Amino acid sequence: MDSCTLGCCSPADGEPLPSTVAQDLAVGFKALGDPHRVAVVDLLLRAGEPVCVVDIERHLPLAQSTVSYHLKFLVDAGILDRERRGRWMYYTVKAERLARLQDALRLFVDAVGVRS
Amino acid sequence: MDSCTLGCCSPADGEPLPSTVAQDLAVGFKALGDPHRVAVVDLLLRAGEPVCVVDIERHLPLAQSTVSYHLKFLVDAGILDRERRGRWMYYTVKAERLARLQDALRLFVDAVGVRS
DNA sequence: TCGACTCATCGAGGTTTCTCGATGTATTTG
DNA sequence: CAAATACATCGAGAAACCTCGATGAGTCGA
Repeated sequence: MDSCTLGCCSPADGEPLPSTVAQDLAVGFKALGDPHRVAVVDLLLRAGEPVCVVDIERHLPLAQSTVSYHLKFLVDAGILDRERRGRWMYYTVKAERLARLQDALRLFVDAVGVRS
Repeated sequence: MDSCTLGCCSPADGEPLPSTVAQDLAVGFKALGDPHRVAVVDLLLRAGEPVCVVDIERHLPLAQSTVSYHLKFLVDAGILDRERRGRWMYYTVKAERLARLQDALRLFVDAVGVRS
């Protein structure tokens, strides 16, 4: 019955990714898992400075409430920060969060490189 | 009425990310947007060689059909490859795909670094 | 060929996501 | 204070996601 030891398996040496880490990464990647939200992050980074919702809205084919929904999604995932300036709400990208996600992917990619 | 030119806006110079690119990135990130799928990718990379479904299943608290569902999700997103070897189906990570996703994040992170 | 094994797919459920219009909450301006 | 602007939140509908047990398709060993 133990067919794997007969032929199919590598025991996956090393310690598995802690589930809390997997959970955290998944939250971040899921937030980037929508084309409109990718566009928002791209827009904010190309702007190079905080951008208000009016301008974000201008670049997206979505209703205002939907844009607000996506912004909240990104904030909740730790990818964006928001800051009130008078009448406007300014959004910025949290570079550290993006960098941590990138680190995870780099570890993944490097892990392949080591063995191939 | 043009309140943004009065106070709030940066025009976001430069060309926006093409929507097809945003779509492609979103598909990839969404596939990584589930903790069980992150665990699968981690497992495959730590194994360093193709792994069959039985062994993947062994590391996840999910029914066999659910594991199969997640594997198909990852394959459809271009993150995993599958290969039949006799009775078993072996899965591997497509490093190039992961590297492309990492590149996108690096561009994002670098874009912040340039201006801050 | 027959039974055991590996894995995918189907059907169905509950949950989450995505979208919108409508409404509510601050803030500024007149 | 009143009106206007910027933005969030609510309620609801449609679609997608996640999960499971059951069933189907392919492969191997006896």
